[in-house]
Amino acid sequence: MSASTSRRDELLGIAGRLFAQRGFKNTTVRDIADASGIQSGSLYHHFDSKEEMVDELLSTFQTALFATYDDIVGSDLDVRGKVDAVVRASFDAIEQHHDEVAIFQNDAGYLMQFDRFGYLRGHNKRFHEMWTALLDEGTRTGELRSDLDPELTYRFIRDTVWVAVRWYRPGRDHAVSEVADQYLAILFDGITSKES
Amino acid sequence: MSASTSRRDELLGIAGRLFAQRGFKNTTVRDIADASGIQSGSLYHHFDSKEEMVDELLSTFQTALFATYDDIVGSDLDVRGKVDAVVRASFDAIEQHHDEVAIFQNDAGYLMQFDRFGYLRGHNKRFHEMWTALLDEGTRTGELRSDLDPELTYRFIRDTVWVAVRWYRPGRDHAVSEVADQYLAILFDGITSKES
DNA sequence: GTCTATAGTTCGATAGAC
DNA sequence: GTCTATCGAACTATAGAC
Repeated sequence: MSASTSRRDELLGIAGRLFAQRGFKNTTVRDIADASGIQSGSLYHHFDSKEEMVDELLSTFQTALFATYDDIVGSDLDVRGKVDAVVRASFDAIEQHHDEVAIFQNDAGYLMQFDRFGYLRGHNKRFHEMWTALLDEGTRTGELRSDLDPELTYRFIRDTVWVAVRWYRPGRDHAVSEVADQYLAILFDGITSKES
Repeated sequence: MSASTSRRDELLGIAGRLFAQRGFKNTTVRDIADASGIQSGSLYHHFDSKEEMVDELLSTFQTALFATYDDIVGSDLDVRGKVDAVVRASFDAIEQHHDEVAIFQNDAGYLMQFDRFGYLRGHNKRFHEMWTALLDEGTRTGELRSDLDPELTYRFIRDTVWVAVRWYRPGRDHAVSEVADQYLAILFDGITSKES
């Protein structure tokens, strides 16, 4: 933590780590306080509720992520280049904002039932529209196969990329760029050997 | 429910549905009792604890699933045929035992920390060994690309197949065999169009 | 900014009647 | 096999001192 990191952000980071590891519902306010070296009541000097903590973590992260996506989709890359860039941006997010991605993957379904987290639905919709537009453009330009169901292909890509947060740990096994290389190799060309 | 279904199995099915929908920790014994039309105390005539319910659901399912896998791996199919069959068997499991698969996907990480669910670790290990042996055989026979990291390829296949339980609903959109067709098409050959 | 103390709620599980 | 009634523990959040 840098010297300029506020106490609030420091506590938020500790809470995020625990939410990611054990799930939001399964992490108690006392767990967060213990990990922070303070009493549970003291947390309420910084936050109104446990929900506010996870809300701030998710909304801050998602706002930044979609700005990155918008840049890529608005660029002059071809479809393959855009798919490549979006996938790599997603793996980068797993590396740099691991806790936030893990929380979204594990707890978004639970959180979305509350009004406070309605924006998660909106972000899912945007993400879906971005990908289906990209895949649709790819089949029109002839870069992508036209015999695949766009909806299933979207789910395939989405799941494959984000679920990696379950096992990827920064600084272990592979660099995140290597993981992205391999995933894109399979996604674009498959696992069978080609003799041409 | 058939007439021969025991009351215990009936309650187990109701509990499994709720565990799959809301998560194990987030489903209360009172939720299960309400959905069953009885009082929470009455559940303890059939089960010693909430943990026993999820234990029986997972262990019964996994035992059957691994018997199916063993048959496929022990067959005389070539590697591509075995990969095809294992993936299809997994999608069939998502269709026929949706709740059990969903519980495993969402809560296995939490449950594995308890001694009672240590067998989940053993099953994960067996699954990992089955897949890496299969992929290794495929690169030796020349059926599969040799430039991919076997460990990453394993994770790619595993995640892609099982995560479908998050969105697949039996009798909606696509038959499960169609989903398997599309997933295998991408897995084997990728999403780019090939001009030969 | 953190402490102590606790209110108010909900949880898993038990005991005994029917 | 289900009921009523309840225990003891754990939870989120609050109040007020320092």
